[in-house]
Amino acid sequence: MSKMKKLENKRQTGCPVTFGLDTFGDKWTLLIIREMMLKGMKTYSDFLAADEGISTNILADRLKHLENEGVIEKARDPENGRSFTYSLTEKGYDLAPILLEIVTWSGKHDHGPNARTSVLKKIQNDREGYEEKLRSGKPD
Amino acid sequence: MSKMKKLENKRQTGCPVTFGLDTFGDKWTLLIIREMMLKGMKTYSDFLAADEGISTNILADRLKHLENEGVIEKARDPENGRSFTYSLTEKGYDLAPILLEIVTWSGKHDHGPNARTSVLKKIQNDREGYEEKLRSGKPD
DNA sequence: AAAATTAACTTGCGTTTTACAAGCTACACT
DNA sequence: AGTGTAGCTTGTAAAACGCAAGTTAATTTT
Repeated sequence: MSKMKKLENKRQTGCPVTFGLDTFGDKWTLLIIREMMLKGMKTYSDFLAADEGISTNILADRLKHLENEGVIEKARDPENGRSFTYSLTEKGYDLAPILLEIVTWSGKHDHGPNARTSVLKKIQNDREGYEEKLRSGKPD
Repeated sequence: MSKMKKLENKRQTGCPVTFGLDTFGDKWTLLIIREMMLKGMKTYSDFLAADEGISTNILADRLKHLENEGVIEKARDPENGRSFTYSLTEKGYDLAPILLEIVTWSGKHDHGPNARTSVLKKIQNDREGYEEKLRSGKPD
């Protein structure tokens, strides 16, 4: 009775922006999506090892949330009996345009010295092709 | 010394997704942007009156953050001496594609009874024209 | 000119969420 | 049987949030 607040918290205002944010409008959530969509990461420990250092309880919570929302799916890892794989559903892959627009925005506005542009270049070079490649599950 | 954590918290990983989320990756932040960009709202009390019911201290904090990030600008209201207007900078208007992709995503995936589609229709009807209209500052 | 009103916050405080560390459990390999 | 690995759960202190009330400055009303 203590957890699972997110789901009950769904603000049913009918606003599409609110609807989206209630699903993925959380820093960690979109970073998990990034790991999966752009970097092809699949396992719990993959996500834990991400640059930003998400804490383990938050990760567990967000994965559960995304699964409940139908954005990702959990399955046993066929190649490693003690592991699970998380993968994006169609609903999850449909977030690609949002992610790519964020990358584009940052490409324009991040003037820091270590801003990375590899994904941006792929978008600029062949956006449709890149998005298809993402949906294929093999970003690189 | 108690506030202003957000700014110091900027995770300089160089990742564009992280960069974006550190600027606007917060539920309330994007809702404020929505009020400004899609609804033409301009004042503190406008934002306070938004459907979702943001609390006043959080609103003040987010406005300050967005101003510091150069996404919005604050100015005296020429029509009301005791009011201020907040408006989007170019950096702020550049968030339009992200917002529109969120609306598009929700349009596809929100099957609730009171999902609103007015903005979605405008996007589907004439996306470029609509985006220009948003940038003009007069969404309706 | 004084009093009331409005707009934009700020402050205090109890509750919730987060971060960090440690512990636990199921499976697998040896 | 013992050790290691993957995926969590639990405990707890710190941070963020939500709500109500208070403050300040610029009108408007009386």
